[in-house]
Amino acid sequence: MCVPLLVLDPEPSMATGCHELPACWQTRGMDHSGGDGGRRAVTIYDVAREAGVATSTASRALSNPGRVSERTRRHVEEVASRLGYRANRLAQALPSGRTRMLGLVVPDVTNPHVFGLLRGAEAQAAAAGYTVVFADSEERPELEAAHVERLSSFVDGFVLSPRGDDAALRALAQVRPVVLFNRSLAPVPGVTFDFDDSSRQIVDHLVALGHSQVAYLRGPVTSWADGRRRAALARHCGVHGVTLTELGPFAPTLGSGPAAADAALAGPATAVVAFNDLLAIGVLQRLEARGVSVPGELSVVGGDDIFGASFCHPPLTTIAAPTEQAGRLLVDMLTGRVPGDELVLHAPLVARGSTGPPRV
Amino acid sequence: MCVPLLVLDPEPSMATGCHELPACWQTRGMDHSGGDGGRRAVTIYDVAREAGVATSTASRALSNPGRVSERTRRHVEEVASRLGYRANRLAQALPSGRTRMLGLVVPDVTNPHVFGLLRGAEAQAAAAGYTVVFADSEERPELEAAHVERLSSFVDGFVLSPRGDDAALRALAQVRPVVLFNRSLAPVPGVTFDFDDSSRQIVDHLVALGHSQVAYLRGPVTSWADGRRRAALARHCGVHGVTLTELGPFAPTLGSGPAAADAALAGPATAVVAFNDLLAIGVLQRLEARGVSVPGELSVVGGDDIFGASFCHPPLTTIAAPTEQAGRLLVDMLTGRVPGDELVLHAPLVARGSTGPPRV
DNA sequence: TTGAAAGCGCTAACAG
DNA sequence: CTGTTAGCGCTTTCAA
Repeated sequence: MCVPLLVLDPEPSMATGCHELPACWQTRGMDHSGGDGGRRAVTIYDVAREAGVATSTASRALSNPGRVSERTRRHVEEVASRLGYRANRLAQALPSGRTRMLGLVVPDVTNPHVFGLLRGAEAQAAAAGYTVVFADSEERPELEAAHVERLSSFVDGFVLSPRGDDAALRALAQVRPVVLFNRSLAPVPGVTFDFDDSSRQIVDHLVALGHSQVAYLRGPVTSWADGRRRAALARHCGVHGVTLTELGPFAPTLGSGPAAADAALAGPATAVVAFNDLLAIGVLQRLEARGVSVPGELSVVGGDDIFGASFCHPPLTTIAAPTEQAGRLLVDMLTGRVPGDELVLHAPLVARGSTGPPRV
Repeated sequence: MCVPLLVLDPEPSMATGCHELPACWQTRGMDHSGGDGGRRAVTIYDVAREAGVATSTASRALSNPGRVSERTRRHVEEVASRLGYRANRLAQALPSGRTRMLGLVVPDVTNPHVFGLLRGAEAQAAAAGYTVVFADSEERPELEAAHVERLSSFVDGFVLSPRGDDAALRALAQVRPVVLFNRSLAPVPGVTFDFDDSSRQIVDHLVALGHSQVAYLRGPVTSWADGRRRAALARHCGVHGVTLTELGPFAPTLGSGPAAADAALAGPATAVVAFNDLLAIGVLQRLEARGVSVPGELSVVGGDDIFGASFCHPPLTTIAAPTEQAGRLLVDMLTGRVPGDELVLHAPLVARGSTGPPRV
């Protein structure tokens, strides 16, 4: 029943650049329901004619009931469904320019860090009658800009977890209403986390355990959060007389773990703070492979409490940022439930097994 | 500098149902670039007038260069950029009905199982000059249908990881070109995995280790894959004289782990096969909490080799489905690089620490 | 309550 | 090479 097939070249073809949907799909304006094939899609004109009313009446009956008699409404609806009418949303949106859709562009949809953002934004958008579409900028500023550009006419606003530089973002914010996740850039509204306080919590925790040599594993230079964490960490380490070394930058992925771990082991640090959990878990894997005990020989701290942080080995001490709440608030700002402003959310430390006293 | 703020009610408001973007955002047709505020967006008519050419010439200069003199093209482009012209994609797409966007609807964007699908689809789409937008159906058939309905005019086709029933899906496939991930439903094209063979590999593996009592932890009843796995597992267990018990159905989430683990422990099984890795990892966590040793007292097998399967504790034995390849192929089908058909991909077993000989 | 007609912004014949 | 003129499908004044 299931016959494994050969697989056609799996590499993305860069050859032609642009393809068209094949002939069998060339069904714009076509009636897919079979029948005598090749008919054009049914429009509101067809419905109106068939129902014996004006198009304006048909339009009202379908999308503005109450401004038309009950009898007419019923009749038009009956005809519409009999004909299999579906409104063309493109045409529908053209006059008003509004689609009730929101665009959410993140640097990496597959980074569990953004899960809360996706969920929160979607929930709140649904509650406000909006639909959310996601796009992935793959950590590339140009792709982020391209997505905003391509989607701009199709959505009423954007939630961005931005990678572009300040100027680029300000430009994007001209195109459409924009709110920012994890980036402060007045006057564009946004939600950020209290990095200063979470860094303080980390340093306090490590100092309490007896550490005095800490390394920070840097994230992408395009990350605003990375800059904030570095600065805050440096300040609080200074307060406690803790030596802070900076390593990296590293890509914020599992795959960077080995390089980051090796760099940390080459130095004097007894504890490392990673830009994010992905990097931290990658470090953990490398340390296990090299037979380095955690937290005995090295304590490890993450940055965003992602899926996996609680069940990796050992479970990761990290910062639990309320990303879902951030997602909800961002959509609230976009839809006007909350004044578009600069919101800072508190993010608590979650101590787990990856941190402990240094073995002397 | 960072002032933690109070947080406004975080619950989604169900009250009004529909909000409008606030007045400050009511910028359709507005020029965001400041200036004397309240101007309408610049259209191609403005560009044409300012450049002293016909709109058709302006249009050609901008989107069909080569059918216009170099001098004119340059001039029009200069004027367009000076005026800050941006094409209205809605209007642009209306005549042709084509947007070069593809919709990808999955039951749960935050399930790592779909990561490969997202990545593969996006890569191949980009190579073919398409943009992918994602939507989340939250495992709900109605929401899946609603998304297809809302997006249908905005995309040229859909990749669906479907939850709706056969009839519903056939109906969706009428609306727009559709290809299916992990679901066989002729004549709608799709890519599935060879469940029969992967189930055989699982049973062979467990039999080789000495197991003769196996439990299957079921997934959602709406999942086609669940049905296939159950049937295949039953067949291969039969061949080897292994007793197979079915438990569930369970939601395919970490959170269902405890219930599933407890159910398994209540029976005679020495090995459990979970619908997916999320469920399997949840089971692992519960077993650890209850002090049950894995694989000594119970072997655990997952289903899709998600992010986390390799670093949970113990690492999970599972099936490594080539989801990224599936994503690429699905987009190829949609864009016509590959004939729209039924493709079945081979999915190998990855044996890790969660399976071993039963302790007698 | 309903109808006629004017756009929304852009592209694509069809002439010139 | 460029201008004129119809639409694409729908909503929405403005009258009746």
